[in-house]
Order: sequence, then structure tokens, then C-alpha cells
Amino acid sequence: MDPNGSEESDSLDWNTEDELEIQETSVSASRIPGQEVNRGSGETSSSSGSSNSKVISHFVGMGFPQIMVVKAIEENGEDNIEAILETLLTYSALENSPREPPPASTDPCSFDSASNSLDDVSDVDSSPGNEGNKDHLSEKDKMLSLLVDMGYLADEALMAIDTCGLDSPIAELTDFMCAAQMAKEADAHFREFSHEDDGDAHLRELFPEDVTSYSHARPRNDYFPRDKKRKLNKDERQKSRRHIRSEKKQTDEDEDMLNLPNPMVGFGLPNEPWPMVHRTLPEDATGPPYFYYENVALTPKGVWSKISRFLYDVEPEFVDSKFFCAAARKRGYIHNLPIHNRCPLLPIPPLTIQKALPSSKKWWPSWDSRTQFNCLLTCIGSAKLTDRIRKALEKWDDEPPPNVQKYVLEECRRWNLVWVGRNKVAPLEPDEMEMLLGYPTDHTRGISRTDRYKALGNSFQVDTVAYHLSVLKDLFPSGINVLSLFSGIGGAEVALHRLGIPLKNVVSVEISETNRNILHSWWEQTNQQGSLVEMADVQQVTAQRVEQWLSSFGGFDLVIGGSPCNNLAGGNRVSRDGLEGKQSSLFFEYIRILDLVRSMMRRYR
DNA sequence: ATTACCATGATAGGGATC
DNA sequence: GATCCCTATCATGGTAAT
Repeated sequence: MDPNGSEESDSLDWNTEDELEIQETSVSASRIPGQEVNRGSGETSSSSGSSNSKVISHFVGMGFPQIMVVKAIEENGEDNIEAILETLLTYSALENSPREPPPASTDPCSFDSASNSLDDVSDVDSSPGNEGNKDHLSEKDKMLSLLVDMGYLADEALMAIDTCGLDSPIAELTDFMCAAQMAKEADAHFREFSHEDDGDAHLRELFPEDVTSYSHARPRNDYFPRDKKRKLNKDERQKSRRHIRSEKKQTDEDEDMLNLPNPMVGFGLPNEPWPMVHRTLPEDATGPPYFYYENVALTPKGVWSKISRFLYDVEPEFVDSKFFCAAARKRGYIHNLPIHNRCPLLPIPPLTIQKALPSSKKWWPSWDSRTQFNCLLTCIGSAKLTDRIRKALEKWDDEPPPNVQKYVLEECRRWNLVWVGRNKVAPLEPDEMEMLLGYPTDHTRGISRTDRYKALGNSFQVDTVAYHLSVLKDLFPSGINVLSLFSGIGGAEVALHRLGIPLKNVVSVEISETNRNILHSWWEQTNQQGSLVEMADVQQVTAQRVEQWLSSFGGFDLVIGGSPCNNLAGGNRVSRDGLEGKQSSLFFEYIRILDLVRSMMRRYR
């Protein structure tokens, strides 16, 4: 739902000053007086150092103990945000366990395994003062914390302290660590992949009791030197992927795979006597608030099981919108909504091309057997292509030979072309896409044509989503408060509105200004009685803001959104990097915010 | 083997601004 | 006329399921 994230994220990459400021207050309790003197001075920190610092401060700012954050980064490699977060989240799952700070002795020891990779340079454990001397230890810890806060890796900082001595000038320590960092960077690619799956277990051993409630995490790759991954050539990338695959085979076997249902009907279709599916949600998954997450069904292997794991182990509901409209749209939805007594949106839209676009019937050749469109995409077929097709067909008086038919059909399926004249095909018009996706006519009108295609190609199919959301109507007869993340052109809002569910307060977060404008004008045109709060960046949804919304709205009833699919979708041949991808990693913002809302609402209860 | 896929990057041209 | 921004056009090929 975030078509323009790629463009605008460029300008957002380092636009975090204000947020850091906010976090400064929340972190301050755990920080040592005076350490902010060095923050941002820039002189001492290398680029990798400062990015590392940002990651640490963000995780810490959200309530993870610094020691654990550092450990998680060490375990997973600084590039592997996803794994770091996963490691940290493992402990939030134990939220109800008694809280104990890590034993003091654990602090220095916890770095031991991390420093193993550098043991050949220096023997950390042989240094004096590791045990017994508490004063020295705390001084050492302070220095360690200071250096880590400056952006250096904890194991390197520890080694520098041990090697150069606690009384050494900071400059000497930082010099030492710069050298160590350079040595380590060569190792980074390997560690990025090899530590993906064993990080949790390792941390679990080190912190068997310690748990924390976190409220913020920041899994953006943008903290790191841009496109480090892309520097890998194709062979290397394939090797890496093979490496992941072979590791998975060895470790998780088949449990990592989620099978896509065939037919892709989810937990049941309207007006079909489908055997009623019973599901029991994991205890931790039950609301309030209700949540609803969406993304493409066909992702790289293991992505959906990972998404499911982050969303409290709720099983995804895979649905193809071809059962709801005349176009396919294979999507996975993870939600904690009841699944009984759903009802479809009325009127039921036409399910075939011929009924949806009756004017095309006249020109539709008998050998084009399509009755439904493929997934509506963000791009359309080119004018040159339709021209080539026309020329290929014009050579034949009546029916073209099979090979020409095959070529034309292939292109028609690929680009969802419609017959609009004799030998003449054309891509769908934006308003036709609006209709097929369940939006009001001219919903996206007024912006450039390409932007309309982009926005529509990235949006919900309203009838499908509305069918799932329909259970909310009886639950909230007086209306609902909605937190809508990655709102796009407002598919969720339109669905709820069309269901007749009053929208009391809607907080909509959407990066694209044109999309925000679309939702805004829809809101006004439909005379909404509630209030609409618009935000641009999910990363600016801080604990403070959520708290503010919760206190003024009395809680959210629904948290809904589909995070960017750019790096998951099969159409992306350039950067299909999975959940770690530049845009798709914003998924972690979704769970971050959802968890924030959940934990705060539980606290208020 | 075939098929489908919420795409990306390079490029060119129109229009506004200086 | 030089430059920038916006828009449109086009070619491009990898993954996983069937």
C-alpha cells in the first residue's frame, strides 16, 4: 500500500532528528550523564559507527535494554535488522514473566561470544578486573556504554578498553576500534546470512530470565550504508540465497513452509456452503484491538511464516479476489477478527470481464477464453505493444493461426489487455480499475495517469477486505476508531464506509501526498462525521503520539494496513529481497506500532 | 516447461523557471 | 538557452507455484 515509498524514502532517510530528540527523553533514564557530549559530534564516528549508533538508540529508546540490543546486533550482524528485531521480540513474547535486570556479571560476559570472532586479535577474557572488582566494573561499563552510544560495537569497545586500558584517552580507543571495524567488515556478508536462524537460541541462553516490554523498534535498512547488499553481484546473491535455503533445510526442515490453499478461498466465501472453518486464535493474539494485516500471497519462501510469527502466530488467510470481482488478486491476510457471520458487500460486483465491461464483448474474439483479469498491476501495457498486436492480427482475415493467437493471448494476460475494437486491444482505464477494485468512480481522479495506476495497483480490493471486516458492524454499532497504516488510497476506509460502519476517529498514515489527498477528498465528499488525522510517515508514529491518540479516542478498535510489497512481489526483478528489502522492511513498523497500541491499551485496562 | 507477479531504472520530452 | 522537475514510455528477467 505504499507505492511511493521508494521515492520519498530517499528524503526521509536521515530525516530523523526530531524523532531522536523525542527519544532522547525516553532514553535518558538509562543513559549516563555526560555521554551525550559525544553524540553527533561526528568527529570520532565513522559512517558505520554512526549508523550503528542510530540502530542501538532506536531499539533502546523503545525499551529494550541496551545490553540486549547490542547483543542482538552482535549476534545478527548490523545489517540484519530483521533478525535483530526477531531476537529482541522473542523476549517481548515473555512479557508476563517476572522482570529482572540482567545480573551485573552478565554484562561483560554477555559479550564474550560476540568477541569470539576477534579473539585472534586480543584475548578479552584475560584482562584483569572482569570479576570481583565492582567499582572497576562499573567504570568499565560506563566507558563501554559511552563508546557504544557513540556508535561502536560493544565487543570492539570492550576489546579496546581491555587492550588500551580504561584510562586511555577516548581518541585512542576510537582509533583502535576503527581498525577493528575495518577488519570486521570483510566478514559482514557472511555473518548476515549465517546468523539468521540461530540468534534467538543464543540470546535465550544468555538471558534466560530477562524480559522487557518494548514499545518501539526501528527496522529500517536506511540506517546503513546504502545498498550494501546490492553491491553483491548476481552470482554472490544466488549463492547467498542458496546458502539460506540449504541452512533452512538443515535447521527448520519443512516447518518453515506455509502451503498456499488451492483454491485460494480463505476461511470461506460468501453465499457458498463452504465447510465452516473453526480456528482458535493463539491467546496472545486476541484483541483489543482487532488487527488486520495484508500483503501479497506469493512471496519468497519463508516470508509468510515469518510474518505470521511476528503477528502472534496467527495463521494467514489467503484469498484470491477473483472470487469477489472480475480480477485476480492473491493476497494473504493476518487478522484476529471473528470469522463467523461474515457478509459480503452489496451489490455483488460482476465476476467476469464480460459482465464488468460489457462494451468489450462486441470485440472479444472467440479464441480469447479469458473470463477474468489477472492481478491489476501498477504498470500498464505500452502503446507499442498494442500496436504490435494490431499489426500481427491485421494480416489475417478471420481467425489468426495458433501461434499468433498464443502470442497475443500471452501479452493480453500479462498486461490485462481489453478488446476495444477490431484487432485492437488496450490496457484498462484507471476508472475501470477503480470499479474492479471496488472504489467509487473517480476515486483517484485528478492526479496523473501513471500515479493513478500506481495507487490503484497497490491498493486493497475493497469487496474482499470488506467481507472480512463485515463482522465489525455488529461489534461496533456506534462506529469505530481506526488506526490505518500504509493507507494508500484508503481501501480500508472505503470498505468500512461501504459496510455502513461509522468512522469515528481515523488516524491514517500514508507516505504519498497524492494518496493522502485522495483519501482526504474522499473523506470530505462522503460527509464523514468523524475526524481524520493524517500522517505521512509510519516512523513518526511514536509512543507519545499513540498515547495521545489513545487518551483522546479511548483506544483503537482496529489497526489495519498492508505494508509495502515491493521487495516481496514476483514482479520485482531488481530487488526482490524479501522482508529485509528497503520498502518491505516497513512491515516491522507495522508490528512495532501494533504492539505499541496493544501494550498501551492493556496497561489502561 | 509454463505461468503469474501491489516493479524498477533508464530515458526522453513537455513545461516551468531562471 | 540552460536547467530542473514532472510525466510518460519502454525494456528488462527472477522467483516460486502449477
